[in-house]
Amino acid sequence: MSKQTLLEELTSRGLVAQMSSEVELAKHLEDNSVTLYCGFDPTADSLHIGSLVPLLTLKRFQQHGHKPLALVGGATGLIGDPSFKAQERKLNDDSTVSAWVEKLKAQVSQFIDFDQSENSAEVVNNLDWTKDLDVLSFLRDVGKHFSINQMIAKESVKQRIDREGEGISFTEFTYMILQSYDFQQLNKSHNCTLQIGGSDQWGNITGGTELTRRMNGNKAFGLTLPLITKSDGTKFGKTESGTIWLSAEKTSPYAFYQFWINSADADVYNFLRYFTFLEVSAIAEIEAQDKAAQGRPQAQAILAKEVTELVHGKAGLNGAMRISAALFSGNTDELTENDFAQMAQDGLPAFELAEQNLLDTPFSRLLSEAGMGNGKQIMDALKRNAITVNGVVVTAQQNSNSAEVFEKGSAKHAKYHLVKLGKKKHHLFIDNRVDLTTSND
RNA sequence: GGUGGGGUUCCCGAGUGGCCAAAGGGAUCAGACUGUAAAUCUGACGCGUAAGCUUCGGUGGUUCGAAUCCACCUCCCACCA
Repeated sequence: MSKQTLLEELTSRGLVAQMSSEVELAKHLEDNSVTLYCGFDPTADSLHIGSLVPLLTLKRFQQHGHKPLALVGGATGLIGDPSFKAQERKLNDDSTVSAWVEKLKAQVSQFIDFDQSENSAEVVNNLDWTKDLDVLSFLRDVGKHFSINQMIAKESVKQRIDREGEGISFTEFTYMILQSYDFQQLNKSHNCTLQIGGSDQWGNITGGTELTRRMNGNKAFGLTLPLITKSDGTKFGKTESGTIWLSAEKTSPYAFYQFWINSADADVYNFLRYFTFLEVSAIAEIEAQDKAAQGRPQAQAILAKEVTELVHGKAGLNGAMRISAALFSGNTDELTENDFAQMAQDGLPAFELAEQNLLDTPFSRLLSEAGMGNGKQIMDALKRNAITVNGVVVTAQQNSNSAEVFEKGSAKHAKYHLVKLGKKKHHLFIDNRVDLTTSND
């Protein structure tokens, strides 16, 4: 079996949505160490798993000897990309955006190598080359290359232009020009000849290759990655409790691991191809085994393990697996005091019980304050005997007697109450009233 | 600036004086079935254990009573200028 080219590999993983001049690009990538870039706009203080695909793709390019630039959009983040967005977005103020830029820089850096070798990665910020740009130069030197006629014909802004009830501001409309300018600048400064991004970026990317050709006279390429979809048609990367973030502060490694564990069978093999570095043939093998076996597939566990380690490291993964094993085996009797303390640290939601709570706050209220759901949902679960504390079912009658439910004597190691709502919601309630021996930091 | 159309509970979207905490759908949560899956069925779904409390862009008003009527304001959209 001859060695696969990068493009062949990406294609076999289903990672190519569109590319410009395929044959030429293939040759370009074969013959050279290519500098490529992908942009990440600071729209929050962390990236979410939607950005994982381009991030890992940068890494794949780097593994094949190409040089990745991760662009953080300090400038574009101030404007807002209208591509396929149904509505105009609110502008974030520049101090917020610049704080986010710093966070993203650090985050993005986790995934690519800065080993100072030939193809060492770099992080760049488009604010660096736009902040001193004056309006007239921009309009004369850059704007002149863009045709409004072509821009409004782009699919990415079509719904904003056609759709009744929505519009697009000049600011957002200009976004594409800014992004194109990034490509042209990077082409000039870094000899960057390829931009990758999600398939929603196609319009912006081709804008950049055009501008590079016109201003620099250079050939540049674009390649887009598919939008990750789920078999049931719901949006990938969102769950009951919200977005899955890459930052451990926003989505604990435990929650992150659980997200992947819960992947549907119909999606999990695709996800393995998109989100892991496992060989395509190895993934096919896993799929074949699962198909042959009865019951629960192994793929979800492999996926969760691989991706969690990639994002949260060995330690994060271990914590997540330790908690998951304890909680879902139902075997909590053997957990040591230290295990419980560790669970809170590993990201199991934890809530502290105070004397006052126990005396006059209904049980359901305590759970809702801890974020397990709203009162109605909790009452519903209570009535179905779906809530347990340390394995013991709590009845609806006990609702007004929190002190009895969280009785000191029944606590694990005199302070821990493991509350389980339904099949998979676990929270730790910590009773620190008497026993203050363990300090956690 | 002018004209017209809009702003309803997470989303879409009914509702034009009491029967409205507000139809229907989606999303979400829980139960059954399972494999911490999917599909399906069942229940919940403004907040609250409950009594009760607070909503229909905002503020005032009419009325026994307003999401529904009136006034003003505000935001969005389309067309015109």
